[in-house]
Amino acid sequence: MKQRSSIIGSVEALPHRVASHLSREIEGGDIIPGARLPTESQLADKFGVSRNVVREAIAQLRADGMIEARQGIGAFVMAPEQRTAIRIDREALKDQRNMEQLFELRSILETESATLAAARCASDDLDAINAALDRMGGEERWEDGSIEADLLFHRAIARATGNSYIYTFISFVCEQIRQSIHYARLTNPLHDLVEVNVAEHVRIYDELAAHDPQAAGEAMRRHIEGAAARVGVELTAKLNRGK
Amino acid sequence: MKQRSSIIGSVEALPHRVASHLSREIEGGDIIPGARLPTESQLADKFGVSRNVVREAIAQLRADGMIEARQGIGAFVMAPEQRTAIRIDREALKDQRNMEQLFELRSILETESATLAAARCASDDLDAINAALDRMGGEERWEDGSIEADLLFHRAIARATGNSYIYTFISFVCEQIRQSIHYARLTNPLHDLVEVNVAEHVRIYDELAAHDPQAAGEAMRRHIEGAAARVGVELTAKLNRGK
DNA sequence: ACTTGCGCAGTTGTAGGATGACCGTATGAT
DNA sequence: ATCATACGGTCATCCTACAACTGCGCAAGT
Repeated sequence: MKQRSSIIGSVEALPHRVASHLSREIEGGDIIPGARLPTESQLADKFGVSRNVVREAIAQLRADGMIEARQGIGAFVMAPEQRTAIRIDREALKDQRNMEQLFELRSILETESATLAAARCASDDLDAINAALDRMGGEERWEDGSIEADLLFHRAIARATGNSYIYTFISFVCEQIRQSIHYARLTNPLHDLVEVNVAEHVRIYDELAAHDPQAAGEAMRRHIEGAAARVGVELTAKLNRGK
Repeated sequence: MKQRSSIIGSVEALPHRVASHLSREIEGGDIIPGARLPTESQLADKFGVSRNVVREAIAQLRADGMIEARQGIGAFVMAPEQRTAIRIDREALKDQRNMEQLFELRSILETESATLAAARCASDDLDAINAALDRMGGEERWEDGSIEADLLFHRAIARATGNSYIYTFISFVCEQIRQSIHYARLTNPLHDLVEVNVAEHVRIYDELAAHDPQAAGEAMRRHIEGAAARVGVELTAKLNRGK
């Protein structure tokens, strides 16, 4: 009794597929907050999987605070505001508009990250940032290596703020963007490899080393803007920050 | 054969307990990235639960990108940078230092949120913000109601930016702070009820209505600073923004 | 000696059924 | 009419069995 026919088709694991399907139904508004989900048995039948699989799927959604299961009653979907986790749908990032918004958020975080880092960074922080810079301009010119070094650079700055949440959020956003770009490049190979602009990075580093928060933030803001443009994303409505 | 004795004691559901335990072991560095976890059967024995419970726990961690399971081999812990979800440990927020950092992040997000909202908000956005303002100053003076209205106010502004990610992130951070404060108040009842400063909110609204991004951002920054101080959090190192 | 193929043991993935705990409601006795 | 009880539905947990996959060793063939 194995591998019965399933509605949804993909290569992913069954629980993940079920969770994604339910997640989309909830995000899409097909199931409004407060409403009760079908029973686990019904879902198992509907998706053509075992109840075990359904439970694992629900376990994921429950961990995110998207639904709440109460023994003896059922599972209910929660309001989107009280999620206990942030998760970004990679499918949604295929939409240019969403990618713009994510870049805008990144711009905000990174700009302030550079500002704070300039005011707080110690010498070992600068060393770490400089090391990433070397990897970028060094012999590691193969695409994935330079991109990796780029992420390292930004993470090192975020770490220099001394704020672990800033580090976490920036790492997360950058990683989402990176994976999305990487995926887009696979499906559309003519899209040229994203070359990192070393000059912009050096400029940022110099401002950080000079401990000039204002200038460092500004340099970072322009850099993110340029990075966005390089992957075809235009941050049209600029962030009107003090200049 | 039900409810056998367990190592870990709590009121939470079994899978959540196991997931938390594993999560802490990973975060704490007891299991380094790249290392392999014990088999599901071994974990089941160790925690005194069934393999099913272990699987649900692993399903949660897997959804966060904290571990990766490969059929026929085992489960491995991933590097903290490539998490697919952001989750904030509420326990950690009991530490004043962490709360300060989270408030600093909030200040960054909210300041820029107000700045963008001032530049972009339409009349219906202002209506929504104003509605929240009314609920705050209105008859709904009972504590939970006014706090709820406060969150509504900030979310309405975030929504007015037109950037769904900003909205999501701000909602998330605010909610984490709110729950943490709420919890702290339960354990330490002498800590007075947090009264929301209506005047500051009105000031923010006025600047938004005037479509003055610079002033709105500044008003918000001061407001968050004040809010932090009101719950005993001092944002010592200020954000050196253009003033 | 080297390669190739096969089988075996270990691990995760899935199925299915059984039982306990809990909730809401209907039923029946007072 | 009120309250206690019984019952069905649902989630929570457990168990067992099997499929799919991996890695490794061993044996046969070259």
